[in-house]
Amino acid sequence: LNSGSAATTTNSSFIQSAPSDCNPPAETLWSGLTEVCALLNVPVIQVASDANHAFQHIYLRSGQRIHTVEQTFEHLYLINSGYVKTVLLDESGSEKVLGFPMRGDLIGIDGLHSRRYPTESVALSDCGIILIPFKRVGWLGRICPEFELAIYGAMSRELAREQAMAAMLISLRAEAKVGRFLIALSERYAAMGYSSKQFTLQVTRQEIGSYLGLALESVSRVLSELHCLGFIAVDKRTITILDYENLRLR
Amino acid sequence: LNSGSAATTTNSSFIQSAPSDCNPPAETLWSGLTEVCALLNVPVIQVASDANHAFQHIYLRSGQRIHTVEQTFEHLYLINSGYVKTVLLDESGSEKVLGFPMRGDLIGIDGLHSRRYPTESVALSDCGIILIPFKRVGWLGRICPEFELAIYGAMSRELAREQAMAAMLISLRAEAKVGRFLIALSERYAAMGYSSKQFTLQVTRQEIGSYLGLALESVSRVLSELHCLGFIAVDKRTITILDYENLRLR
DNA sequence: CGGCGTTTTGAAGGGGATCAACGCCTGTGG
DNA sequence: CCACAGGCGTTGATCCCCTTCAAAACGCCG
Repeated sequence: LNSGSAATTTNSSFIQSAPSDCNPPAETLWSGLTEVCALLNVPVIQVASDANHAFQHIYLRSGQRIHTVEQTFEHLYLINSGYVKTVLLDESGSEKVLGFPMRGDLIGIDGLHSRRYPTESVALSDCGIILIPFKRVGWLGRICPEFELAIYGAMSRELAREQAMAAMLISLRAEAKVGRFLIALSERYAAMGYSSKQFTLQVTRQEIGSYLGLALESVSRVLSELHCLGFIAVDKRTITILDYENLRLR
Repeated sequence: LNSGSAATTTNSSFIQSAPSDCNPPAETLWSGLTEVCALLNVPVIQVASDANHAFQHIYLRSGQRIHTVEQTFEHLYLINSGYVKTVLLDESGSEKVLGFPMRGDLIGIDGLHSRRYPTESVALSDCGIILIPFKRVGWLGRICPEFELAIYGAMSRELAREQAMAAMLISLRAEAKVGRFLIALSERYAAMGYSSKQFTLQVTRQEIGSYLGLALESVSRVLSELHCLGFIAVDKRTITILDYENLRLR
């Protein structure tokens, strides 16, 4: 499972290892359909059978890879805790950030079609990930139609979100890009039950810039500018949203 | 079925009508699973049952809408013939082109999650579309696992393509955007069995620009420039690719 | 303390948007 | 038949937003 990995990042990154090698939570947890459906934000259905505890948890340290480019597609990964970035490596080897999935997001779908992941997902913090072996998805779908719908729904949600982001990123100015990025983050934190007013970025200006199609200096400049305008407060990587409406209208 | 439609485009656009109202091919065609799987580019499996001829065809004239924003999600649409644009309408009412799906592409997936389509798909030419009622997808998946895989595969393909396009569109210069757009078109035409060297754009410069995140003038300028460099020939909307390699390297 | 990665801020340059004018083609109506 | 209008495409001139290059402050960890 994921034995080969290119350690080309600047900061410390480790080969993903079997769960038993991870010290912090050494014991392996298992989740059932009910928990998985809840995470996917889909009507929870009690399944009669012994399909509970069918999904293995793995734990990753910050910097470890969930899956790498060209790795054989095998699982879908459902994020239970922690923060992740998904990147695409272009021909010159530099990485373009595609998104920052977090709790409740399903990643790895893009590898199904070609049976290999075209992207790479890296843990930005310690992470708890639920493995969903794709081979079992069809089988589970037959047992539990609600699960099938949950998977379809998650894929649809991902596609719609990707489309909306792409549209926004292409047509907006730098100020607006950063503004909407912060608002989107705020809403995601709110949906997870955290504060929507204040949160901590898990990423560098460089990574935000790569995601938004901006130079890291531009990200820094826009954050300073929004701070001067009184729309946000910036303290290192902690952002406080002070004027939601004006931020949205940028 | 799709009775309401906002006729706000500048050129003639019509309300989508029932197939029986369409004069050119007045008779309704039906496709079976085999044909649908072939279109989806998935290993074709002969299904034993009477599930053949389970999918209705509809025909649209150029300018008609396949589905509109906010319309209740009901079908997936598989393009059998013709050209389509999918657009997102922003708050100001102006449209942002998300893609140009064509034969073999599955559209409408993005409406599943919220049960309403967030986007609008417009026929750019006369089109033949196969309706796939989503209610029947789960049922068919149980009858024919290959069909289920085909749907999953199509969704995955769509997501991966969307990701790759978004990454490219954000980080490249105008020249490179147009170059890659033409190459992508060329490959799609090749996959459909048409010439990859010469083809006709079904879209205006305006629509290309919206898709690529460029002003229509920039699209025109780049096309002229690529023409001067001898990489392509441009005659109105007919493009001939003369130097594939140099075009790719832009 | 000293090195490194991150972040901030400044100055200069370029690429694309914007505004504007003109040619081309199609469809329309006198 | 021809004039005219309107959409589409091309090309030019100007401006400005963002990138790039550069330097320095900051925080972190050895």
